[in-house]
Amino acid sequence: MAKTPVTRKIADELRGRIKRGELGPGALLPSEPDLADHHGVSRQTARNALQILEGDGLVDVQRRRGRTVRSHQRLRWRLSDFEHPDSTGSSTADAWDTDIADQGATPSSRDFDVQKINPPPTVATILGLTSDDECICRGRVRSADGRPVVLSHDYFDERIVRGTELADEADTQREDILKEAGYEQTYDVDHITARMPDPTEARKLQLSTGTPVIEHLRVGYTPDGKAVRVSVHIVPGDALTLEYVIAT
Amino acid sequence: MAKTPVTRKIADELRGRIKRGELGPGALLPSEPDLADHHGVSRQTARNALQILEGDGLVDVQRRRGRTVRSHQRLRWRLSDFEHPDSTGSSTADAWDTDIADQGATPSSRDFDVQKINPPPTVATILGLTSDDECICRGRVRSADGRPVVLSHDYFDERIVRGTELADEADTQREDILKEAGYEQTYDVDHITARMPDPTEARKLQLSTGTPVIEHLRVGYTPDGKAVRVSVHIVPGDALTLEYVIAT
DNA sequence: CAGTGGTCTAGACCACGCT
DNA sequence: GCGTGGTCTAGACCACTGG
Repeated sequence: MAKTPVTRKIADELRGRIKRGELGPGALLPSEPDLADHHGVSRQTARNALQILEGDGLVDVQRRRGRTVRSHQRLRWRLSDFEHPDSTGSSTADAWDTDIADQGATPSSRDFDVQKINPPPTVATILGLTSDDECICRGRVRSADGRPVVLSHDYFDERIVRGTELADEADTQREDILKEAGYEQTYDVDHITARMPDPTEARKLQLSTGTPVIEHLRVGYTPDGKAVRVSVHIVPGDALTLEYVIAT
Repeated sequence: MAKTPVTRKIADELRGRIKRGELGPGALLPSEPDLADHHGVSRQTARNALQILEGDGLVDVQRRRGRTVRSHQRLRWRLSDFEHPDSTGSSTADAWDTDIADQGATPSSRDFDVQKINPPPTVATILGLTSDDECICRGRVRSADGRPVVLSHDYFDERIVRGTELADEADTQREDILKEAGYEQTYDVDHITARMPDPTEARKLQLSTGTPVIEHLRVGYTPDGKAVRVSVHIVPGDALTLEYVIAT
């Protein structure tokens, strides 16, 4: 019956030792030659077994040291109740900062960037634009303890935010700019999916193999149901836990 | 400068053709020998390139046919506003069914199962139990169009639900059982992370390599902040989009 | 039944970074 | 320097399945 490949058997044995805690976070796995000798297989076979575990996100690879068991403690990111505090309260950016700081980590932000571009297909559909229209894209990378944990892009119809601070090439914390432009946001819809990162995302977020990302889309609507803002957040799956509080 | 491995170059070339739509969903990729010949490399190298794309969840493998470009259309799963309708409304299970049906898919459920077990560590911590306490675990697999899309487990403190329908080995649609037991749920907290599936999950959800899962934890609380219910949902990243509506 | 992917071997050379 | 992983080759046998 069990004609499972040797490579899988080796991988599963190691996986078991990791899950049972026999090999705790940070523990060193056998090297490729060691593993090969111990099981009487070629180095490639041992290597393939180890790479299965990499693909499953269970181990880190460090040159010269070998492979170690990955630890996964995640920071929390509150996405309801605290994301949009009342008018004069702290802004979104501040909320992020304080939320991360409350968890004992050091928040930072870099690569802030504002562009006028043609909207990507997904965004165009949501905002009711064509691929020839223009939109304002405000991007940034948010980090915790020096590690990038969110890749954010906010998209707006260029005709709506023209002349406002949102079209400026400068950061802003104010949340009521759209309202002043006559487009008050009254509710959001969040869309959450998981997928593997593309190479660009993997690089910007410093992801190792076997780490998926959460794609978090937040669409802001006016009272009459017009979408006026699309926020795209790419989050390493091993960095954050998204959190929603729901009254029932 | 560019000392990128041949294997990556080949993978990136194919990735580009996929992203540009040159190779649309369902399109057949070159076979391993073809790719090897065309690039003047060994079959293993061509194979490794193709497996990078598999790891990125971009292609499906079909025996004898070859590798095809994967298509990803996702169903929507509403997790707020509609998940907990008022008392006499439709139940959670029904809400799922109608929600999926509304999207033109056929919902089904199987492998319903009730067990009395020691709680897994995560659940034990949340419910305030030790690993020696007992809890009731109610599991099921939900499918759409025959494909499993949610692996669900509900956990309750055994002492709380003892004697209620929740401890019975039968399905139930009623939502107010906990309330009758004196533990009314008034709010939920959802925790969402992404990770690679373990082999058991991959099997039950029929996942191909390169498909991450969303781990969705919903914790139900009583008015005084006691956690009385933990729902764990494992969702293939390419099957569903979680959706939250948030009033601001 | 031909051609696909799945698996495995035995060997080679390289880049890198601790010791 | 030496052992780690990173890459690549040339060849082999197998299981499966669509044409």
